Amino acid sequence: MALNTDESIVSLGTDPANGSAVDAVVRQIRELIAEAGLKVGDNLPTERELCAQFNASRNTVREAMRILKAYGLADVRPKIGATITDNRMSRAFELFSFNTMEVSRKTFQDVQAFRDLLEVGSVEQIFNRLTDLDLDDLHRINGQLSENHDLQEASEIDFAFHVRLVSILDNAAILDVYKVMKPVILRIMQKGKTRRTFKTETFSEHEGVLEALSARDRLAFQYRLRTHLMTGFRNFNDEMEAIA
Amino acid sequence: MALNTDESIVSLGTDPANGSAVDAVVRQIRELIAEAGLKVGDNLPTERELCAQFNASRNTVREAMRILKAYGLADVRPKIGATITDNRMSRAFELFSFNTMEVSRKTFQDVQAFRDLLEVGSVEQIFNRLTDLDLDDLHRINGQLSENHDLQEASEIDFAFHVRLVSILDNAAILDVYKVMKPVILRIMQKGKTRRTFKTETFSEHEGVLEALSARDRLAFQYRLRTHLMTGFRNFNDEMEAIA
DNA sequence: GACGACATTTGGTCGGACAAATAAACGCAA
DNA sequence: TTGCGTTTATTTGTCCGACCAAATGTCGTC
Repeated sequence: MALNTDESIVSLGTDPANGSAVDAVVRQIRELIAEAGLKVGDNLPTERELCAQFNASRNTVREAMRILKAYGLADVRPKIGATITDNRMSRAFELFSFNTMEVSRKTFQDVQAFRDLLEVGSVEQIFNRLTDLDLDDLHRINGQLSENHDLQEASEIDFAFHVRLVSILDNAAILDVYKVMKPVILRIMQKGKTRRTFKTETFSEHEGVLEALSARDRLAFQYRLRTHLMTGFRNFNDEMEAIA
Repeated sequence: MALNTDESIVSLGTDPANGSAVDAVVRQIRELIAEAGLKVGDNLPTERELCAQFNASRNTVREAMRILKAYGLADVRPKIGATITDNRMSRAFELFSFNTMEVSRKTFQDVQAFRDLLEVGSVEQIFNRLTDLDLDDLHRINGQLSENHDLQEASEIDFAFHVRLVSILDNAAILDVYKVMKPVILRIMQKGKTRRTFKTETFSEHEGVLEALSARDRLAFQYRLRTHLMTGFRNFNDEMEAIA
């Protein structure tokens, strides 16, 4: 029987000050990467070396490595060891590839409110910057929606339409946020819809928005765009009630 | 010494068919959630129960739980157990929080425009949800700004003020975006300012915003908040020209 | 019935052990 | 010397049992 009779080794359970030991190891590994100037493709020390270096058990180090793997920052292979990667973008998509868990109601609500703020709320800047090129692009993208696509492709086109709309703002920060939220927005767009829904309702709603844009009608633009976003909300409610 | 001399217990290392045992446990937990119809807020079985259920060791289950935690699908607390959550949006944003954008003029402009959309543009929702607790908190936070702080501390308080303002919206997506942009916003806040600037001008501008909030004066709120954000922009221009 | 001491439960950590995979060293033959 | 198959050593993957600290439940006392 192996007991912890040596009090120099016996320790401490949860570190009260710094959170869990695993989090501490994650932090230290990231510091190690930063200080050593390690780049993508470089190898991390072996698990046992990290144990010694950070004075942690191998299980703790392994749990830390699981986190780094889940974040797409490390790629661990047997015998090879851990190499630094950067698959954060694809991981962001995987987060929402879980078929088992739907986007929660609160998430849905928050994201749609967010989009309302960004798209409907920026009406002034959009109309100030709007060019014919923007309108042409938007019409072209929406035109693809009327063609035959599966649900995934159709939602991608729907998303591209809204991204193109937001891109009129020429704001990199907003565009980045939109890209990060893409997986969530895609799932939201697919909620309660069929391939046919995209070809008919979504297409028409987009056309209505474009019409208002062409006519430089701010109020109509806001009304139709907000209604469009709310339509998804109605779908979400229907689907929820159908389950219940 | 405890050895695995009993071959009925001795096992198998990596499951050749399904990838790693940890991935198998992750999959089984997801199936469990789906089949049992568990919702956000529900509790998962304890680690030891999962061990028995999936015929896996506790370390394997723990590594699987680390993955779920990293994906924002579970929240594990000592003694309480694991509860199902959906913080995937936060995780998605966190994945990109490592980027240290340099604050160029364009970045500054974009971020401030973004904040204008979020803070000034959400005036209706803010006033609808506003409570006395919100006002008390905001006053308390801004009060700290009148005390003596170095530039870093002062900007942190300034940031806390705006985060508290946005938190009135009760929108996790917006709050996450704010947190991700924190480093950039902090640098923007520090631009062209001294410790004294925070104590005087920034403090007064915040007080003006709070005054409008207290009076439920939407227009004054928008005007003062926008002016406040634009003030930073003026500072930025001055500094840029001074460098040039 | 209220309150405090004790036992139980549960996640967090540790150390050790074995299995499997593979890089690296080695040996042998052409 | 060079090429190729074999052996060895290293490393990750998994499992086991144990201890700790904290939260919770239980029970006895007053």
